Amino acid sequence: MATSTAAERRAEERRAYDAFLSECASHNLLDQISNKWVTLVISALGEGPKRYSDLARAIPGVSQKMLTQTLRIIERDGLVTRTVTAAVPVRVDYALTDLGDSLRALLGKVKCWAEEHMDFVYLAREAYDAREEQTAVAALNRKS
Amino acid sequence: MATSTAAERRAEERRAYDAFLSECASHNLLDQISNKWVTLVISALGEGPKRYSDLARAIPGVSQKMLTQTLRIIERDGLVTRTVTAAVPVRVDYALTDLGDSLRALLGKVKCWAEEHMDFVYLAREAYDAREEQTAVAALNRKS
DNA sequence: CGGTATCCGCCGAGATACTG
DNA sequence: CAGTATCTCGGCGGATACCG
Repeated sequence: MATSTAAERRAEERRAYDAFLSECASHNLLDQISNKWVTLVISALGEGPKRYSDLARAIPGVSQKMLTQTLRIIERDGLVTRTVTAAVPVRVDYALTDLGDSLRALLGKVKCWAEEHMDFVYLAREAYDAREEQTAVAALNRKS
Repeated sequence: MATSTAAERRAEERRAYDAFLSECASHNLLDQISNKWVTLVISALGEGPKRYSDLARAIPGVSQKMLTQTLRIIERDGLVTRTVTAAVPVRVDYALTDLGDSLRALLGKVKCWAEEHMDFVYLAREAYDAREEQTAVAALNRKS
């Protein structure tokens, strides 16, 4: 019997894709660490250990939720350590592990690359947009 | 007159955030290049120029829409070139620019890092999950 | 072949309120 | 201070159909 409904086919493809993902686990990990917040948090932690609220201030635009979520993920992966100091008020420090620091070195280079070539990219975008506008105008002329 | 409604405050904050984003453009670019599909496309193009359909086959799990969208983005940023050969059927080749290739080198290192340390990360995850389960059990005991 | 256009489900992420 | 819990909503991305 053939799997005829769209739902069944979708489920099957989904399973195939999941199988691929768990098989090719490096893509999985790559996806995790090439996340925006992960990059920023690890970069911020490069200067040394920081408290939760320090991180929140050091990373503009991050919400409480995303900061906590990101920290949990990279803690689980063994990239940062979480140290709770029982006091009033409670104090929680985050620090890079050796593994986390080795990744920071790499991501730092990517960050530098982005900063170095930003000007070029922005010029490229302007040029591209200008060309786009021209072709749009040309298309309009052809219609009229 | 104070901006009293929640909608007004939200709009204002949104504008402030947008201003921050365009001001701190490096984060913007960082977000772009640390995208899953961007990473995979640039990596695939590292082996040399490829046709559209080659890319689709080389990157498992990518949809037509996302492939096209991703290619447009990195073409606009000047990371790849798009060459149309007028023939029947049409042939379109994509190739890395020098800028794109320099980024590929960096992302390649990150990819290598991921492959090298994957085992460690997976062990760390298991250890973390085991600890989590323990604390969950402890919490249950305290309740009963 | 190499796209564009359109609809839509789903979930990621922000806002808000509450806790130890 | 450092979270957790819950709701809501925009938009990412998949499916489908159609063009040059």
